[in-house]
Amino acid sequence: MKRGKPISFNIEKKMAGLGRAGVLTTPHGEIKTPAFVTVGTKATVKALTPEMVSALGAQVVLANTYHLYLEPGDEIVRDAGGFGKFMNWHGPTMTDSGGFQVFSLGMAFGTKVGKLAKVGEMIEGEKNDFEDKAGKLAKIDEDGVTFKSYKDGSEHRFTPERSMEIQANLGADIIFAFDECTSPAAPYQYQQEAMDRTHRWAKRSLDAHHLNKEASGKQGLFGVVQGGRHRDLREESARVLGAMDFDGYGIGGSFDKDDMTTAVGWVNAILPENKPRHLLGIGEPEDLFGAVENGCDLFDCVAPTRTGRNGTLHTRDGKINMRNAKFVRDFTPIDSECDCYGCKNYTRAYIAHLFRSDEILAGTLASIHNLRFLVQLVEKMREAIFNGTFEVLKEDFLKRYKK
RNA sequence: GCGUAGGUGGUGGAGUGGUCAAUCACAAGAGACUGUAAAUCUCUCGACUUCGGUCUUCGAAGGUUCGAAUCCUUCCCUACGCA
Repeated sequence: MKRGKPISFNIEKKMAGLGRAGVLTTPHGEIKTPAFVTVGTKATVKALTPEMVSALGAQVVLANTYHLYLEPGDEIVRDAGGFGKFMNWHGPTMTDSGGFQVFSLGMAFGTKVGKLAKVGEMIEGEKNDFEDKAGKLAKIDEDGVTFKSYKDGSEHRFTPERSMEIQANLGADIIFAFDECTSPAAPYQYQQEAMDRTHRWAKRSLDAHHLNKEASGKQGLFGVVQGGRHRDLREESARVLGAMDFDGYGIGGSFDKDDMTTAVGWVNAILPENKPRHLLGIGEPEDLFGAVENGCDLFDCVAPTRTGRNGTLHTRDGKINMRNAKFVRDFTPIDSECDCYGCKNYTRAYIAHLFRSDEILAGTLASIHNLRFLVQLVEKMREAIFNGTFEVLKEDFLKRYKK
């Protein structure tokens, strides 16, 4: 290994298949993996103070390049000392490259299309509309992506080099190569084109990062594997990017909802074993089990905070919607087995009241709970990897969770 | 007691002779959300329904009219003002 690498990864225990537990060391501390990464898109984990985030056991916060570039601006964040310091989070940090916004502000804008799709249920209209990008907020060309700000309509341009520059300013410990996150509705040929383009952008990201000695001395860069739902593309992407000198890998893009775990396994069987793998944007409990046993080390997801703010909470017995009438007089905790601040101090009835009266504390307690639920679940997975009880944990958990 | 303004769905409030089960908002009921365009969005919300419709409604009772929530009469109720 080269000296002076800003991050290092140490595998402590391997499972029978691809799964493993380890420690990822960053300039701002260690991340015990597998780990659930909290999302703080705009340099804030919505509704929570960093103290709350830390208290619930989160080890690392991931912010978003595009959002922080738009506001307050990456130079302000740089002058503040990086987004971690800016938001008063002292632990490890990551930034996403803006690649997801190519999708969310591009093809997906104004639609109900998510990055996960059941292939059988894919809407024909969405496929047919695929080439019609008019009216969307992101347009892709070989060199980069032109975005229209969702806030004021102003036009902005991202290229791999620009993303690296902005991410250097944002100052996270781990940054991502600029990629294109495709729609699951995209046809094979487009997935292939987008993947090839993402590979070229990966090389450019890497080159730009290495040219910036200061940034590459303190930030690790992860490449992002693409390829949609297709095995040959996923494997090719893993081979191509795996051969590049990244500090770790993100696995991004769209998946077949019913078979994501398998696709992750295709990729991780090829990626270099000694480097960390981050499954981007995944956070359903069953998906986390599948991803961990298939060799992923890190996950981030907006779901726990977003769905929490919208009233959906995880329990050992599945999800519940706190706005439902049946919780109005339910004086038990959200989950009696949960050790989070919300569960230790409040009842479902109280939280239901907060949601119904649109009180801001509802989103806070819900976010704490959902994040703690996932963080703790992944902590248990890590423990189970060391104990050799992963399968038991998975079966017991899912049996109850899925009822 | 007199005057004025009103009485429409759970609430507020449109409609002011035919296309009105009744705009809209809120409340309520349910659902969605996976690298945050999201403290957001979608659906339901008189009754019955084979989900195509059918029926009953606009304080009450009469009346005018081919036709009324809408016009007239009386009564009941509410708010404000004057006694």
